[in-house]
Amino acid sequence: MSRTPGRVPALPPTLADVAEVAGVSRQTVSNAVNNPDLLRADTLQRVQEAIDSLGYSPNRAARNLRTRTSHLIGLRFAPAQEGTANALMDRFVHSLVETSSAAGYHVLLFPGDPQDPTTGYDDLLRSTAVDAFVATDTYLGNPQAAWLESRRAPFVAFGRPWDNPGAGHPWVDVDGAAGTQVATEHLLSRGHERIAWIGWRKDQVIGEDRRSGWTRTMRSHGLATTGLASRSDDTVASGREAAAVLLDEAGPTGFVCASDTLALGVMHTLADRGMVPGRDVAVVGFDDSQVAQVVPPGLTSVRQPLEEVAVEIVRALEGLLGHPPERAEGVLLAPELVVRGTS
Amino acid sequence: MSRTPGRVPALPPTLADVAEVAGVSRQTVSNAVNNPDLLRADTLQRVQEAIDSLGYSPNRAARNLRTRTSHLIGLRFAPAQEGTANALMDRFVHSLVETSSAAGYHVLLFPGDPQDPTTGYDDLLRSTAVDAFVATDTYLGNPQAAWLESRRAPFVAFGRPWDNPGAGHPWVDVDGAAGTQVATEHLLSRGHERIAWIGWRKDQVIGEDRRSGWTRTMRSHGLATTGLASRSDDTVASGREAAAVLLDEAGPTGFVCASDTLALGVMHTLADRGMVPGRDVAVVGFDDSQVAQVVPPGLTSVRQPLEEVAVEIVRALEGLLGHPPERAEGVLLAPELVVRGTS
DNA sequence: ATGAAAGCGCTAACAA
DNA sequence: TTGTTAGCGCTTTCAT
Repeated sequence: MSRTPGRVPALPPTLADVAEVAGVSRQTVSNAVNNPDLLRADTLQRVQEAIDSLGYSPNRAARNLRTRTSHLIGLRFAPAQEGTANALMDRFVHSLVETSSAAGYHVLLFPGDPQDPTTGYDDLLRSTAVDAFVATDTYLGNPQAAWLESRRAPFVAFGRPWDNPGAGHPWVDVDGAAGTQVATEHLLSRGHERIAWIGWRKDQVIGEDRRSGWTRTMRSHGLATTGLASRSDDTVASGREAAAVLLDEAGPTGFVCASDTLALGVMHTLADRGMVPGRDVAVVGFDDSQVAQVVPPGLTSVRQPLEEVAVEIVRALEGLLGHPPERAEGVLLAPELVVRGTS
Repeated sequence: MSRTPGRVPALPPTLADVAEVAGVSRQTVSNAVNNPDLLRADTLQRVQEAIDSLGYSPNRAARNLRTRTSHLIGLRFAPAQEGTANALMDRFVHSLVETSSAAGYHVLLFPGDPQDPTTGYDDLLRSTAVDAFVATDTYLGNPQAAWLESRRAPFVAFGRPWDNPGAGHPWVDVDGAAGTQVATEHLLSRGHERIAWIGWRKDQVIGEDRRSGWTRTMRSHGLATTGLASRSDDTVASGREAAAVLLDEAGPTGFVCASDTLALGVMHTLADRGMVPGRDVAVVGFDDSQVAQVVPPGLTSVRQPLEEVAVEIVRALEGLLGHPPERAEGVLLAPELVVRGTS
């Protein structure tokens, strides 16, 4: 007897149920699922029919317990900052879900205390709830990566280990400087020469990286950058103020910004002054957020190839979790410019 | 002997390891974790110390296998439509992650084929990978809810069962008509009388619901709606066209829109004509997306209380998964208007 | 208040 | 190629 029949709610069928129906041992059913090559064709078919007729799927918990894996990838899900244009996470998470699903993994979301970036990881790790993590926001001073390494936790970072170039973990990142370089060259090709930069405060490595793309492009074209750069918080209000000051003091005809949020700030200032973006002054943002796509007249922006990022991350993850584990190299991807009405 | 020491990588400590250190049986350790009241104070403390010193966390897979639960909530994660302003999902998912985590659940994301809304559910269900689902996009004709009910899958819907008011599953939704009513009343109080509506095509129940809030408010103020309404796809381009036609043919001084995306379309048309939103014509959107928050001069919009939605959903979920299960009533929450520069 | 025994459903290792 | 045995780490049941 396999299970009391007719009981409600019926328990899902098990390996043993399938084995009984197919007239084979449980191990043979297991092999049919995991190593079908081992079975004789006719046996496989018989087992397969039993599986289908019962609607059998292996119980995850049992499999996880036995194999010491969960096929779950942990991702700390911090909220998008309200009032910024930065909805990268949404696009990235979707790509990651798609890609990892194709590789047999699901994504487990857990909350993180914004104050303590390591919150949540420890418990999932110790309870072996996930096989690995994808760590985002691995900017300078963020202890996540170092902490995970110290715990020997398998993880791939979305973001370079800025403060530790020789870090032992795999990472995938987007080349911000290359992005702002393309953006700056785009404005140059449109005839602009006085191109201003609005970026973040100096302690933001990512911002400095993006800024360097602007700087080097201007220099390589023999153009001065003095007085054309501004640093501020990543808010619309800050971008707005910075743009006003730059327009008054340096009279730029184009702006390259470290984020769409800042670019929106520029557009606010232009609106304040009755200027039309794309006609009077060019504006380029960074991230190709939804805002860039819908704001009139369309914000030209540097788009991160998040789909590729997800693919590379999952590739690295598969290496890490393979037998034997293989540590992937860091991968740096190039963003591309999406040209719209503001330039 | 509990475990070969010094082996790399070390396996996480188990109940047995803790028991050995604390000098008690495994069962007592289990009780210390799950039913601390059963232990004598000094025993509990000894066990607790052993747990802390070893850094023990119960193995999830083992616990899941034994208890037939996973403490995982499945959420189908479809991507935000590119080119629309609609990034509700991001905010909602975050709220859900926070809230369900507080209740001891994690959120498992799985991809869904946009063509077949039931993809993914079946496998997770049969493999007992999740305890329950949160189903979104349960609009008319979406077979998710009916399918899940037929499978006796525990789930809570974010969205009313429009086509089946007596549906047996718990749901949480936001009162769209109340939202557009507040939006319309707001414009009325600002002195507008010719207030246009731009919504979705007629087969979108949610759109019809939102429209009804505008209709009834106009009527209750003795104002005509004829010629002031337009239906279109939920894209910026459609909203833009609809606004142009309405401005030409009906000369409204204010627009209430079924989405921020459509409202952005209106703003495009205003920009095309050199009109200033908020000064020449008022615009109100729906969803309070990031776009609404950052676009100049700030888009007045109806904000869905997603944090509350998440709280109610988790509450219903806990009922569903409790012993005995309790089926929660449907919950309808009121949105609020966020007033910005466009009105 | 604590312990012993059994078993959740699966797969690794080995035997036939 | 298929079957048998053992055990992953935990909790439920029952005994002490």
